[in-house]
Amino acid sequence: MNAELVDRVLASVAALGFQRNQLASTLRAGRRTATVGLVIEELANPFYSTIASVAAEVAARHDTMLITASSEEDPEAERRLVFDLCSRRVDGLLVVPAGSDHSFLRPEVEMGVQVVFLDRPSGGLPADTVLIDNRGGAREAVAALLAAGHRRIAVLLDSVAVYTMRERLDGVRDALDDAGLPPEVARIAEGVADPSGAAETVGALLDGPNPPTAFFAVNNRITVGAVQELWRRGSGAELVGFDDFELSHLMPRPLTVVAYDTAAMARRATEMLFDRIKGDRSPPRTEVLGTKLVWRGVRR
Amino acid sequence: MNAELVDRVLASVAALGFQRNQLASTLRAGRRTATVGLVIEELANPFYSTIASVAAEVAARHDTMLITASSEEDPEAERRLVFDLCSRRVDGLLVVPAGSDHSFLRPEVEMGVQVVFLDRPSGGLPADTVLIDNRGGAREAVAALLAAGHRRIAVLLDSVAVYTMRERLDGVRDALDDAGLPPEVARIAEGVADPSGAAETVGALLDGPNPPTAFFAVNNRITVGAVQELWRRGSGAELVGFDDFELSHLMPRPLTVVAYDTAAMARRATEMLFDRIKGDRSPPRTEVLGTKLVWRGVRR
DNA sequence: CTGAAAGCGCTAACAT
DNA sequence: ATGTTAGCGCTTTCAG
Repeated sequence: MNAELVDRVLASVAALGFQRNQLASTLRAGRRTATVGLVIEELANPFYSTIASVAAEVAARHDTMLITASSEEDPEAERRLVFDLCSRRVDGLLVVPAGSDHSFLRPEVEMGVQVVFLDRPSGGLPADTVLIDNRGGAREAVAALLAAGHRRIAVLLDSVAVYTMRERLDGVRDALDDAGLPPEVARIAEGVADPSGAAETVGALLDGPNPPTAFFAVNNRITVGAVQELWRRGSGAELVGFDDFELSHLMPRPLTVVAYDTAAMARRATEMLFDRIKGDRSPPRTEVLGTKLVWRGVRR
Repeated sequence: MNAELVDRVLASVAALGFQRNQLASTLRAGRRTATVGLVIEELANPFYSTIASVAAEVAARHDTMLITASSEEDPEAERRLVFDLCSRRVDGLLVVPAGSDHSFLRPEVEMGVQVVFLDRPSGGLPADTVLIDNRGGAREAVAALLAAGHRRIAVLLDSVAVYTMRERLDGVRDALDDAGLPPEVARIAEGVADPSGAAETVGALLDGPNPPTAFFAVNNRITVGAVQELWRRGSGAELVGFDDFELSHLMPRPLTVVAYDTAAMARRATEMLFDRIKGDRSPPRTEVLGTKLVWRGVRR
């Protein structure tokens, strides 16, 4: 049988709409599904859609498709999604942990599912991990505020239940320690859930006794709310946000940000995953990516 | 064999990490994979990540997972992705068309793959479609500019190769017709590909003879570039953008937008898809969602 | 070198 | 009710 005939047959078959069933070919043990799963918190958030976009792009380069699922910060949902993805026989998983215990994944890992964590560390399961230097970034941000002379700094965060928030808070403390200043210099306002909550908190603090001269907003949702309220009031208070965002340079008042490269983090994590899928069995690594302070505030 | 024993066995099995292979169960004809495919242009764009997020959420309610793939406006890539998804036996496809001919999908549709198009119409394949009223939205926007007294309006767009752009351009013409004004009132600037291109074009037009008194930016990338340049120059020219975006109200100068509900479009499309998957065989429908002008400019 | 057959994991239809 | 078997679409192995 010649090659040309094969081609013609395949062409006719395709024309008639017969698609080979890629799932069936997967059945035999040891074969790949050319699918990886991505478990994030919420796809609607630009941070996660950047991750998803990069992961899909890298996966495509490995002829692999990406199934994306959102856990909405719910550890139980995360577990269910992970199991569901495993029962679909994904070759690997990229996980931004919602829960703090991932030992439930051990059997799947032993069965050959590769796992890489990103943005937050896993709990109870040694595996490749790619993180941002949250602590160092926060430290640098607060150090810059201190250097600009600020001694009443409000720190706005949602919940210390989230790893990144705890890390950033530790960075704030580091900066104060470094400067030999007491912890009271930073006033921690927890429970700021969204932009409107941030606006409210900023307002309350400015109206209270000894109003802060600077704000450190610990994620970009909070930053947006803080910008809005400070602008509305025409306040001259300094503002630094963790997480850069696309239009930060177009905000109606100067906004300093701790920027980091989300896409690079996702790229690295996805590449590590494909290294594993291709057979890399070296000990698990953790990589930490640096941050960069983009200062747009008042020079002291 | 009693139920308790079954449970215990299943529990042990689970504890040992034996996951049932959901793919194998799929093999018998007529069974669903509980997977749908989403083919968009680029996941990194907030417009598309909103769509993906909503589609995944609705799919999750139907115990279905979403595979997302980006065609990057390449019809050939779109075709490949669609075929790949079909060979993975997705139950259905959500497609934002990149190409203009989708007749290649006919065999798959006949084989039972359900397809819903969104944001842009398909070519050569009758199927459910959910669109935005691009023409009506643009018409309303330009009508408002005319009502505010503007008679030199620059229209900034990337390429009329994209359906939505053509529609919006038709809407501009409608508004001029309605007002009995000659087409020259709108000066069409094509080939504006990104924010920096938009800034450049705005600058060139303002520096040229008879500078426009108003700009109509036909998508939000262009809008952002135009805002930036008008702001930089302190220009008082009016600006209307098609596509709202999250921080539009925080821009450094007033910005009117044609807003529409991307999430609602995606929700409707995904619901239509699951109706089909569940057996709805009624004739294909096209639904058009309205837009809303959010005027933040000068009242005449 | 070509062609038949076994088996992957599961379910539906069968026989016991 | 329970247990057995055939077959889904593909690949690999083994026999011709």
